[in-house]
Amino acid sequence: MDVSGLLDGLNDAQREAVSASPENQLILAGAGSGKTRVLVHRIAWLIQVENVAPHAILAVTFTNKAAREMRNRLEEKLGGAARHLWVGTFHNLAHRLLKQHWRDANLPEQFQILDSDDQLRLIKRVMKNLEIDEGRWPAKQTQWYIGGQKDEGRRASYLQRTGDLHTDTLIKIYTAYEEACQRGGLVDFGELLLRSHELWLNKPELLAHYQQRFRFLLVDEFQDTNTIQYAWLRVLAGGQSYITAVGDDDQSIYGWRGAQIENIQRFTQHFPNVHTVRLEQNYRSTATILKAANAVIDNNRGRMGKELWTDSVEGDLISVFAAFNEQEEARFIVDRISAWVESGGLRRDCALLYRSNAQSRALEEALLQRGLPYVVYGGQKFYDRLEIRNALAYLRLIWNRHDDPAFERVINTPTRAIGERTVEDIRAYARERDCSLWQAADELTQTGRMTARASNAVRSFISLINRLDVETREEPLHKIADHAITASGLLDFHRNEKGEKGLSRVENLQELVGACKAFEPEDSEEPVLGQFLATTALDAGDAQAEPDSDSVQLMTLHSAKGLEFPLVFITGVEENLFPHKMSMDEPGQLEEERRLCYVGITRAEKKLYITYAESRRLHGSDAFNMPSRFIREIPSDLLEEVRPRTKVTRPVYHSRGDHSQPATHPSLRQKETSDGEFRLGQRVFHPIFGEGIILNVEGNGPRTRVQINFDTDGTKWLMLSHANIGAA
DNA sequence: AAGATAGTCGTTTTT
DNA sequence: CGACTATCTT
Repeated sequence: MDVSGLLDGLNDAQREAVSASPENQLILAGAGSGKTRVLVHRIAWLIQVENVAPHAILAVTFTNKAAREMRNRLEEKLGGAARHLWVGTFHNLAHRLLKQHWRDANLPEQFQILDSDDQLRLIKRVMKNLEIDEGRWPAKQTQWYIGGQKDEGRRASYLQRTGDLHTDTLIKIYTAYEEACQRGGLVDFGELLLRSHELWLNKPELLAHYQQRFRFLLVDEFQDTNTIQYAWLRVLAGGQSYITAVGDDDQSIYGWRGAQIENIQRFTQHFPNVHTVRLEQNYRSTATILKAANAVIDNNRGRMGKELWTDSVEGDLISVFAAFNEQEEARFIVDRISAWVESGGLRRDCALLYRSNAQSRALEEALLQRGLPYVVYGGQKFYDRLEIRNALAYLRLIWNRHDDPAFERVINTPTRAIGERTVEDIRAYARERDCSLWQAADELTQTGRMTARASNAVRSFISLINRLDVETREEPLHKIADHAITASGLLDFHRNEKGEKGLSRVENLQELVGACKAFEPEDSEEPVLGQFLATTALDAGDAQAEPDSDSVQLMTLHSAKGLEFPLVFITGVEENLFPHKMSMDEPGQLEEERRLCYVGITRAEKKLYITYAESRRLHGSDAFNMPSRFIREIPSDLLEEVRPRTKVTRPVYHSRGDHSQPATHPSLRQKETSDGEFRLGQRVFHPIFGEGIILNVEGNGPRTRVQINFDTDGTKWLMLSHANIGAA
């Protein structure tokens, strides 16, 4: 077989990783070092050169997106053989196992995946039953606690009572929650992993089967694995299979979610004869940007050691802009983007990154004002929207009547005169009889223990679901969905809603039908509806599908991981914000912030801006933050300070009046240009272009350039020394 | 059962 | 400040 192509165009380290003989591998893959390519080629190599059967290979990723991308690229490379590979997220694969061995896993055949929203509702209900005060044990925190314990592989039964009321109460809730889940056949995200891990431990013959089968495990983003995922892998590998761990300790930014950076750090100790390869050549960024990234991350201790390099050009200096406040920061950014676009750049090549979501507002306002299209990433996901969740709840009930969370959600949505009283009665009955809400409702209406009015309403709901089921049994998925949202009245309910909201909800519901139409079931044996519901639970869908729109991209630094953009702005680079003040007490957390900064810097291909504001409106009051320490960690010869103001004065067009001076704030500003002739916002006159307003000043001395928005001729950059500009 | 109103809280979020 | 919630009001 001709395999030469598999190594073509790879650098030495990449070749080494791809063509190694079967062994445990640790591939430390720096940002932009061609990691996915190496993974895909490695798999192809195993199949085509080492003659490994495709079905003996398991590739694990964290996100559905990454799994999809890997699968696509494998199909490209391998064609039909790729079908026999198992490629998926941890949760996906765990779900697959549990579905296949539901009996051994002690689950009902139609068990439901509980997403975090349903999980929270269930926890609330459990707490109510236990009469635990939500004030002292907020449900959100309890959810966090339970999730955290499961991530650590700890069941409630394993946890010891401590004598501390707070902890003991949490354990009590956890116990009751576990029981409620088991009773209802509900499996949350953490449970998928925990349960499948236990499945293997409890059924050695089953484990042996999978150990036999999967000889090669390849794991992407290894630095993000948590305790249970790591245990899962170790058990599966079992000493007979080879693991390829791909990751980058410097990009571990999910420690707060349970990810154990130690997993990658200690990998070589836990697995025998690990061959480590470092992918350090970066194909993404300019040398300047890489030097900055390296310098910043060098401040972290205990790194595994890796330094990115490139043979590409030095590139532009990194521009640092000190804004007066967040609005000026936003205006500056928007100016630069406008300039970029005017010189032929694409909007979608610009990314605005920030530490926390709240920062997007000021940026959005400025973009809106300038008429620049933009998208904000990481908002609510498609399947998380209220109307979609409601529609899915109908589908879930059609699929499985005993899905309590779904029942609760739509028993009275749209309203059909079933009040809280009635629902509470149903709950009480279900609790008493230890049955599902559906069964409780059904029995209650038949035993006459309800008022006639309530009984009728509930009956009509029950028959609605039954009817939907019967009438659509032979129909394709999208017909079921269409029928469900129509017959349930959900569509009309939102249609009658006033304003934009209702309109977009109706559109979303129609889009759901569209998604059903486009849905491709993985398994032709299984009912499509069940497969679709599992998919919606495990993959919330991308925020909004506007794939080809040319829009400026706004997102948090976290969601930028894995992406790249020619032009990047890292905004709000201030102490207390980035690093965030909640992360500054512990060195470990500060280091994670620094890794986040490293991730941010390495997103940029050509040009990087770092901006901060001396004053920022946050939670209703003004915060005066110092520039972030991370800026100081970049060698100053890589930086260029942009000083649009010729004087440290507040811009004239901005006066709030609640504080007079940003004060002598220690900042990066070292020098101030002497000629205070022109200020931002000042009206000026030009002999050719007429009158306009100064938007920006850059540079100083004879090279000073000003950007002026002329009343009639638009925005232009002019050399101050050439243009004959005067005060208007 | 929808709408108004007062109170609260404020990183990051792959599944 | 403003988004979200819980509670009260009609």
